[in-house]
Amino acid sequence: MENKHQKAQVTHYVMPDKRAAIVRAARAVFGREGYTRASVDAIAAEARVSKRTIYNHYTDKEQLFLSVALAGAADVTKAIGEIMERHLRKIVDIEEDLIAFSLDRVAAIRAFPDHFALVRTIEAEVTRLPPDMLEAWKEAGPLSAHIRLAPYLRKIAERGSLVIDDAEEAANHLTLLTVTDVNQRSFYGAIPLPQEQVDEIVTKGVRTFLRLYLPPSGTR
Amino acid sequence: MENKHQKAQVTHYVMPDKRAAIVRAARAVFGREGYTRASVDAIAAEARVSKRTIYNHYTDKEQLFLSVALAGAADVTKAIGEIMERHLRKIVDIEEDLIAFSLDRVAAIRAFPDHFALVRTIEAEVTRLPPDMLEAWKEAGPLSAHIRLAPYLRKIAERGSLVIDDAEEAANHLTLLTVTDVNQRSFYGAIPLPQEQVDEIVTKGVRTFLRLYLPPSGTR
DNA sequence: GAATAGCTACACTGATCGGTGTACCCTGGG
DNA sequence: CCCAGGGTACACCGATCAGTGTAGCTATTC
Repeated sequence: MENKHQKAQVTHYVMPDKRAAIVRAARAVFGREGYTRASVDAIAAEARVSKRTIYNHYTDKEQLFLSVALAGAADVTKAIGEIMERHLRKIVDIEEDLIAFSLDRVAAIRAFPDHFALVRTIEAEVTRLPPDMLEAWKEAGPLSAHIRLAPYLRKIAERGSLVIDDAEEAANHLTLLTVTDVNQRSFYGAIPLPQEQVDEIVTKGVRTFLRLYLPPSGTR
Repeated sequence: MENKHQKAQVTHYVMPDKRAAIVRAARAVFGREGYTRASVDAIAAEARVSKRTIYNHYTDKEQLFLSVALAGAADVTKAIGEIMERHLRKIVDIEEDLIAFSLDRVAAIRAFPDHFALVRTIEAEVTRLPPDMLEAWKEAGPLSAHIRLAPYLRKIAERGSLVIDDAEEAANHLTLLTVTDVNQRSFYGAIPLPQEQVDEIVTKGVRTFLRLYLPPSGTR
C-alpha cells in the first residue's frame, strides 16, 4: 500500500483531480455492476483513492451515482451535438449525409460504453430515483438529443431537401428508425451487434425516413 | 386449485401451488426492487411462504429469477398473440384496426406491470445473464412478438390493403413507431404517460406507418 | 394408524457493505 | 519552521442477506 509514493512515477497524491478519478471510476463500476452491487470500496479501488476521500467529496452513494449520471449525460449530449454540427450543418447529399450522421451517432454510444451501461442502470432504478433528478437527467441527456436535432432538420427542409411540417416529430422518426432500433437490439451496446448489421439497420432506417420526408420529385 | 375444498379463509398450507404463489411474488419483488435488492426473505413473505419452501423449489436466487423471467415472457407473448388475432385476423378499416391493435398492445404492457418492471431489470443485468438464458428470453419474449406480427401484415398485404415487400421490416416499423416509442418515454410503463398522450403517439405512429405502406391510390 | 411428502418456524453462519472515526502523512504557503 | 488542507490506511459498527439445518406440523395415502 505504501509502495506507490516511493520513488516517483505514480502521480498519486498530486492532484485534487481526485474528483475526476472518482467520477470515472464510479461510472465504470456503476455501469459494470449496477447501483446496488457496486460497492463504494470497489469504486475507491478503481479510482486508486481511499474510500474516505469519496465520502469527503460526496455525502452518499446515491449522491455520487446521481452526480455521475448527470455528468455523463452532459458529456454524451455534447458529443452528439458536435456530430450533428459536423454532418448536418451543410448538406451535400441528403441520404449520404444522414447515413453518415446516424452511423456516427450510433458509434458515439459505443464510444461511451461505461455511460450507457449506467443508462441501463438508471432505467432499471427509475422508480427509485428522486423525480426531479430523473427529470434533470432526461433533459441533460436523451431529451436534449431529440430537441437539438429538430432545428437541423427544419433548416434542411427550408433549403428544400426535405418536406417536413413537424420537425420534432421528424427528429423522433429518424431517431427511432436508426439509433433506437440499434440500441434496443444491442441493449445500448452491452451485447454488441456486428458492425455490418449496424450498417444495415442504419442505412435502411435512413432510407425509410427519406421515404417519409423526401420531396416527391425534382425539387432539387 | 385445492383452495376451494377448505371452508376457511386462510388458504395457507393447502395447496401445492405454492409454486405459483412464489412465481407471482418473485415477479413482483424482483420487479419492484431489482435483482440484487430483492431479498429472498421478502419474496417469501410476499408469497406467504416459508423461505425454505422457495429453496425446495429453486436451487438459487438466480434460478428463481430466470425461471420467473422466462415464464413472464411467455405469458406476455401469449397475451399479445391473442391481441393480434383479435384485431388483425379480419381487417375492416386498416387505419382503425391498426390503431385499435396498437392501443391494445400498449395497454397489454400496462396490464403486466410486474413483468415489465422485471424486463427493465433484465436489461440492466444483461451482461451478467448466462448468454443462453438471454437468448431463450429474447425468443420467448420480445423477438417472438416481432416475428408473429409479420405474417399478419403479409396476409393483409396479400389482400391488398397494404403494400409490403419485407413483412418483418414492416412489423419492426410498426412496432418502433408505436410500442417502442411509448415504452421508451414511459420506461416500460414505470413512469406512466397520460392516456391522451399514449393515444396521440399511437395514432400518429400508425398514420406514419400507413404513409409508408398504404397503396398509392385506389387499390381498394 | 402409520408412513410419506410438503410446508413452516426458527436459528444460525459467513460474507458483504455503507458509513464513520481516527491517527497519520504529505505538500505547499507564509 | 510550522501550519492547514487534503489524502490515506485501517479498524470498526450495524445491518442485510443468501443459503442451510432441523425439528415439528398437517394432510393424504395406503
